[in-house]
Amino acid sequence: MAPRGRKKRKTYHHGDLRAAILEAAVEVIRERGLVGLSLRECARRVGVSHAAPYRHFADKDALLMALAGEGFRELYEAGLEAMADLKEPRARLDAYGVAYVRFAIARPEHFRIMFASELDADAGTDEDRAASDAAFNLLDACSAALVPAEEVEAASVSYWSLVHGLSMLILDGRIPEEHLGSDAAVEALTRQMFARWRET
Amino acid sequence: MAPRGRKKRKTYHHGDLRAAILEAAVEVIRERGLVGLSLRECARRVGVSHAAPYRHFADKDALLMALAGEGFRELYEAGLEAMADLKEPRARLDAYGVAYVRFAIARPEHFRIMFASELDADAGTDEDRAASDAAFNLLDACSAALVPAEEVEAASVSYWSLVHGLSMLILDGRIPEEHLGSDAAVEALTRQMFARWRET
DNA sequence: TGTACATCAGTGAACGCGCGTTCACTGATGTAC
DNA sequence: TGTACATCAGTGAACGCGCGTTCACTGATGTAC
Repeated sequence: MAPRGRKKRKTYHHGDLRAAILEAAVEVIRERGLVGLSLRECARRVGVSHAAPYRHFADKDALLMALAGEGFRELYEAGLEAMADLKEPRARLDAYGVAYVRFAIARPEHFRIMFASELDADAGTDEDRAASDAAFNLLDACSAALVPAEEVEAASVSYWSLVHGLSMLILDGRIPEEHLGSDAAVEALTRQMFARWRET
Repeated sequence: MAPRGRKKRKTYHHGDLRAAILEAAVEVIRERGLVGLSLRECARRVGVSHAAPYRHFADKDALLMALAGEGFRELYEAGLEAMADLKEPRARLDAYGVAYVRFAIARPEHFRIMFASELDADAGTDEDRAASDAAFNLLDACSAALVPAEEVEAASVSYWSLVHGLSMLILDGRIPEEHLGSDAAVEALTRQMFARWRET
């Protein structure tokens, strides 16, 4: 509705400042890290006064929580979509795993914030909390279809560790480049890992 | 040699300011997170002027790199010690894995810094870089004793992901408390995870 | 269709703060003779 | 053992900066009549 341009607006109102600030925040984190993130810098990039973000976020933490929520929603959607056409439980689980790693690579800034313990778990809206629950429940559901009830938790924790660990190591630059060149390469690496994991 | 006391020194010289600052930094990170860390706050806690740390660290990044180096050295030592009496390759690998998770729990601040991509890989002394190489080579050595040469990398990545993921999830408070009550509980959880991992 | 008014989004000045880093200094320490 | 001196560790004032947050404001928008 209104221009999204980085620096100049013609209208007084922005149109979708909230979304623009979120976008800018991701950019800032990418360039300067979480430590370098500031509301003022986000405002600057969007071309808006430094107080404007306060119309949309109560404070800096609220911005971070919003990003985390966005991330969990996206992760959940991606997982759901990846499993959509699959019936076999193990295939569904592995599809979710691949989607998880893919998500981490596609949205590293979100991913890191989602799992940054720096944030008060108390903060964040109910909606955000629900989004994160949904993503985790999806994993448990996959496990439940695969192993006996009394082993679901253990299987979930184990599988999640595998997938989460790979994601983190990739984001931290600990995995040799040659495995990360393309989506297909990443999927191959991931599935090769899954091959070493047995459900029981 | 000199008092380590938090607030008051009798002597003009501190005695081991470098170590004291490192300790204080860990404390600050524990309380306020990486974002809340400042050299000035460390100096304050040690009871020293805010410029004093600059006698021991070129800048803030140097402090972080020193912590990371300390962490890698400790992780390496812990791994070595855990495997010391074991002969069987898989037992050695699992011992290293348990030590890894234990280390993450014992030194969460170090662990997070060691894997925080925020730092320039360029920074840090040669000694620090050697320490991190040593820790990783230990893992590769375990793999090499366990699987054929052409699978060593894949096995290492996979096992490392498992162990690293569990560590991260624990630090981020994503693992139910009942598994973390004691060293024994953590070891049980970890070994249960390893039981689902096959080397080939 | 036109007007009055309430509501909302963005402004810009101002606040107080803690930070990283530099610098000329001073007090303590240790070593050569 | 005693003294002179170089070296080193810690001091405290000062710099400039960007930040989070508040506030009274103004421009734009939409709605009721």
